[in-house]
Amino acid sequence: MPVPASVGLNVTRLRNELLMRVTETDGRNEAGGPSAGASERSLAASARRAQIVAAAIETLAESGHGQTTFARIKERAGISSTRLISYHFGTKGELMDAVLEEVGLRAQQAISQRVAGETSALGALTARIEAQVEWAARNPSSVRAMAEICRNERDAEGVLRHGTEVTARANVDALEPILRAGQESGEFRQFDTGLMALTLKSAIDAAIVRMARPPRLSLPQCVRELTTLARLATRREP
Amino acid sequence: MPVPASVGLNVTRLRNELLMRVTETDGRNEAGGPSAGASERSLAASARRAQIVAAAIETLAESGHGQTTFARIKERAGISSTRLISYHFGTKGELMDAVLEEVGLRAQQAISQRVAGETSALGALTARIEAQVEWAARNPSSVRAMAEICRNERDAEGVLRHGTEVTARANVDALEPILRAGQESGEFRQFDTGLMALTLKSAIDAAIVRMARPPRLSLPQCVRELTTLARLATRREP
Amino acid sequence: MPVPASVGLNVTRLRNELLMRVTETDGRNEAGGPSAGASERSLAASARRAQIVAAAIETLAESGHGQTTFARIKERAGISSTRLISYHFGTKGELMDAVLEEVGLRAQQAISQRVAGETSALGALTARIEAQVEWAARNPSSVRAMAEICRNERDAEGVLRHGTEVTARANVDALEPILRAGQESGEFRQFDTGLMALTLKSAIDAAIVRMARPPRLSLPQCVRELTTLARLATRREP
Amino acid sequence: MPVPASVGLNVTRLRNELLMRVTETDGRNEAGGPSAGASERSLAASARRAQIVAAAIETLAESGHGQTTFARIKERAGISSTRLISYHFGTKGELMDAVLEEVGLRAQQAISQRVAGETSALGALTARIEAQVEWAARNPSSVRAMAEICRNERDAEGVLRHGTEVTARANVDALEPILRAGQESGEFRQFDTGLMALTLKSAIDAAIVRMARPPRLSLPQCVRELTTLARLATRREP
DNA sequence: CATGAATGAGCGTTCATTCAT
DNA sequence: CATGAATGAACGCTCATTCAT
Repeated sequence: MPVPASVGLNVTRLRNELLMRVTETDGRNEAGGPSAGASERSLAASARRAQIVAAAIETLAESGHGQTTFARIKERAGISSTRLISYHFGTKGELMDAVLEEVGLRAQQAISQRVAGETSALGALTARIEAQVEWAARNPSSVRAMAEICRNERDAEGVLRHGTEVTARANVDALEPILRAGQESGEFRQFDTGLMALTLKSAIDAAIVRMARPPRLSLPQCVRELTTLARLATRREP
Repeated sequence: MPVPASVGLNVTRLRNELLMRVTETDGRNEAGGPSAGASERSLAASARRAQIVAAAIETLAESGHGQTTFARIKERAGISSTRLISYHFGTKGELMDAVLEEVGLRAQQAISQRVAGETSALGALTARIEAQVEWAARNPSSVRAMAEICRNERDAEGVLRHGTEVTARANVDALEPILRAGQESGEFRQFDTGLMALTLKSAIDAAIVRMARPPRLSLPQCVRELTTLARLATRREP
Repeated sequence: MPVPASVGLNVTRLRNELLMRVTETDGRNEAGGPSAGASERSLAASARRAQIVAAAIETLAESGHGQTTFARIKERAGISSTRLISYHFGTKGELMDAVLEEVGLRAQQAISQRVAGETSALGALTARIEAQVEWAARNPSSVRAMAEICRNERDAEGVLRHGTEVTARANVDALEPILRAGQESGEFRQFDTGLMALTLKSAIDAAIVRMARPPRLSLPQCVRELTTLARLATRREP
Repeated sequence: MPVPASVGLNVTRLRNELLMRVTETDGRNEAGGPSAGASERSLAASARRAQIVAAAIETLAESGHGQTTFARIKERAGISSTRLISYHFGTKGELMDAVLEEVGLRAQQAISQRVAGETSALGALTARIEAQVEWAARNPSSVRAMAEICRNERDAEGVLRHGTEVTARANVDALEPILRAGQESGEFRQFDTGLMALTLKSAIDAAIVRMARPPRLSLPQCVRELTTLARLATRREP
């Protein structure tokens, strides 16, 4: 059974959108910051940006979005002034976008290579669940930071700027085609693919929580429970 | 098969905890507000409190925790001064506690009566899922407000004051005994009850989202998908 | 050598002034309080007033004028609402006046009986120093409360309402005639009586501080040092 | 008779303490102000700080500690926003510390050079009294500001942060060694040096008050009265 | 005699951002 | 590339006081 090629994370698309947004807003960066897009950024500037993004991730994960202020990030990054942040990123929103891009990109790189080569729908589903839960388990700060941003970042009118989490959406987008393909090939039973994809995504998130709560579940145990659940919930009634 | 009596929502316990906390802190209500607990509150005061809590819920749901300021609540409640809020609730934290108590109480009243009388584990599970998803679907602001508080309210040291959502915890607490009873009676297969409870709870939340997203799923459809999934995921392998 | 009759503390005069002020302002006590002066106050009201004044004194002494709020006084007095304070005293300023009156009256009663019957200027001076330092040592809260009020209470224009402390003024007023009489009778040398009176008053206050600081000075030691100093500083050069 | 070298004002030590405190707390200057200690402050920043400190001194002297708010200081300094104050000083407490340091430093510079070269205990005592009373008479605002801070500034627990005035302590510390040296050399009689030092300090303060009160005492008169009093109170009985 | 409800003004502090070099 | 200086707006909270019974 052929699995659609579009199964990969769509982080690349998201990244391009973000870059375009950044480029668009460069015109109003009146305070005098770096004027170019990512491609023509100097080495030093890139390093500073990475340093600040890393500090932002840790702050978000530990203190939450509401407490993630320029002052706290400054402190954690060990830089001299909050001015450096607005210098490199313009506004807070753009910094948050940069965090999202960074995290999404790293997640994509880690996950995409794990899911190649599966031919059955169940195999693809299982591999993807495995890859996602493992990455999440190993990058809790990134997961938490992403969630904080997506659930709290709003535009001037008060609307959430990232309706659902970026990788969440990407992951759901990645899961749904697999589910649809499985239904078409007769491997899976009939169900609402959108809801099932959401549920599996939520189950993965729940597993992360479950692993941290006593009595702790080990990563392999967790993966086994999840893949079993996915198999039972999707397979054709015998 | 007898389902444990403790299946009911434990909101009562949570409420008592909150009340105790409120009572304990009465001593530091230095700004001069009503000093009594809920039991000895006057009619006018109760009405004002309800009015403010309602405004807080709407504000939380619409604008998020970060934008839920006394000023916004004041405006939405149509009261004359933010002082009225701190007069009746002391601090913002205590207002948030009051919101949580109010929402939890209303949810409990609505749900508990729906799940009585079920004798089989699957029946109890199905009834509870049905009741919870329906209540959530009909009280989206309350659900959203609760989530905003639980995910963002922190104490002075930066620790989340409500680790998991109150009804979330209550719901998970309510689901797990059913699952355990089902396993003991042989009605359910073996799985980690903690993770399964979390997953089902997450699936319910996902369903709320799914209903709001086009192409929309109707409430009955949603309930059917969820109960089917629960049945398949838990039943003994044939 | 006859000592002027006016040596006694003039607290009576101060009290009358305060009472007049209270009486004058009764007309604008719009919130509905007791309408009469001290003479026609009921027993219960007097008790309440005393209770509140006592709490105010303790609060002033412990926390200072800036932290002496109606809320704190309420707490310490164990009453139900700050409303009781404004009910009995009208404004904060009038409460402070009541504190001053109470403390001044008690001081006068304690001191005046100790200094009767002295015939020489040095005897009168010594007796008064003794009486004052002893009273202060035994009523530290009252001393402190009085100082807090006199140094910090201001009227609407920002002017201190009690230029020097009431008993301070009273004490200085009481000391100066003794000094003047001593100079006229030739018992004392020539000096500025105003400055000397102030200095002796300050020395008494300093002694209070000195007794509390290690290595502690006992009360009798303290009195001896002070009276010796007064004798040496005032006596006619041999 | 050799007077101990340590007679000089210990303002230097106090200044270092304050600087250390400032340096320690730099970490929590979260609002984004100048982060450096006094030594590495820019010219513009130093000027602004001086301007604000001067306005704070005048406000403290005129309106008292309780009325010394950022808004009042802003107005008197003629600056655009209260934010400028917290920008340069962080918190109100640190501004108060800066006032204390500034005043103490200026007092030290003015006084210390006046008391050098005295060889007898009485000479040193007289010179110091003269210098102190003159400085105080010429800097009434500074004296008053210092007193307001020391009597009213409290930490979070309500404890006075500057138990005795900085220069008061320094002055008392400066007086006591002179007194002790005079006793050891036989120049002075026996008395409690701690109490005598306190008393002389108090007498100096009293003199400031006396000069402002009609019938006014002139500065030279005042100095003469004080030095006479000190001589008579300390000299060996003939 | 006592209380409940309400209130406007003001507090110090923190926010992200902009204007200068 | 980096920094220093400045800023208006908003925050939660506390103040003494007044209007009702």
